[in-house]
Amino acid sequence: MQLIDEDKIIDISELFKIFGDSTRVKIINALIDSELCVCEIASKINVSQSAVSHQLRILKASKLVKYKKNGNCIYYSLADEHVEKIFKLGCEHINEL
Amino acid sequence: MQLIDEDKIIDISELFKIFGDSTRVKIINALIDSELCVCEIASKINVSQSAVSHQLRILKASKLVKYKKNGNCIYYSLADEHVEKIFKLGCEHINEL
DNA sequence: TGTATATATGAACAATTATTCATATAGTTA
DNA sequence: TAACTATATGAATAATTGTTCATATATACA
Repeated sequence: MQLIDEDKIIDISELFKIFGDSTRVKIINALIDSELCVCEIASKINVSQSAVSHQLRILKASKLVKYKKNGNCIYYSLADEHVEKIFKLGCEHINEL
Repeated sequence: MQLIDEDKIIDISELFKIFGDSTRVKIINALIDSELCVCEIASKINVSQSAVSHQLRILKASKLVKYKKNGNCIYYSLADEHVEKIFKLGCEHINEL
C-alpha cells in the first residue's frame, strides 16, 4: 500500500531535480555560510553572472532561495532549513560511499 | 570558506540527479515497503518492464538499490537507510510547501 | 542627465536523458 | 530439447535543459 500519490511523487522528483545540477548545488553550498549578492556568488563559484542568474531564477521559482534588495545589489539566501538539511544529507551519503 | 570541494559538489549533484526522475522515485517509493522483483515493480508503478529495467540499472550503478536472485526472478531492495532518509526528507519538504 | 554597475532574460545551441521497440540472455519446466 | 518467463540491453527518437551571447532593465552616483 502506497502512502504517496502520483502527483506528490512528481513534486518530489522535481524538487530533487533542482538539486541535481552542479551549478545550483554550488550556489546552495555558497549560501550556507552567508547571504551573497549575484556577483559575489558568480565570483565565488567561478560561473558567469548570466549562468548564475538563470539558475537563481530556477531556485527562486522552487522557493529554495529567498532574496532582498540592498542598494542596487540583490542578496540571496537559502529559503529555509530544509534546503540545508537536504544538501547536508546528500553530503553525508557521498561521504559514506 | 568552503568545506566542500568541487569534486564532491559534482558527486552530490549526481546523487540528487538520480532522485530527480519520477520513474526512479516511484521505484524507490515502491521499494520502501518491501523488496520486489522487476515485473512486480513494473506492474505496481505502471511503467513498462524495459523502462523499469533501464532505471534499475541506473539505481544499481549509483548503489541506491541492491538485488538478489531467487529462481529466475531478481529481487530489488533499497541499498541502505540513506536512500529512504533522503526520499523522506524530500517528502517532508513537499508536504510543508 | 549621463555613465557605470548589478541583475535579468530571450534566443540559439549543444548535450543529456528517458522511453519505446526489438531482441538478446538466461533460467525454469514440461 | 523446446517452450515459456523474467530480465537486460542497444539503437533510435523526442524532449528537456544548461550555457553563452547579446541585450534589456534598473539603480546609483557624479
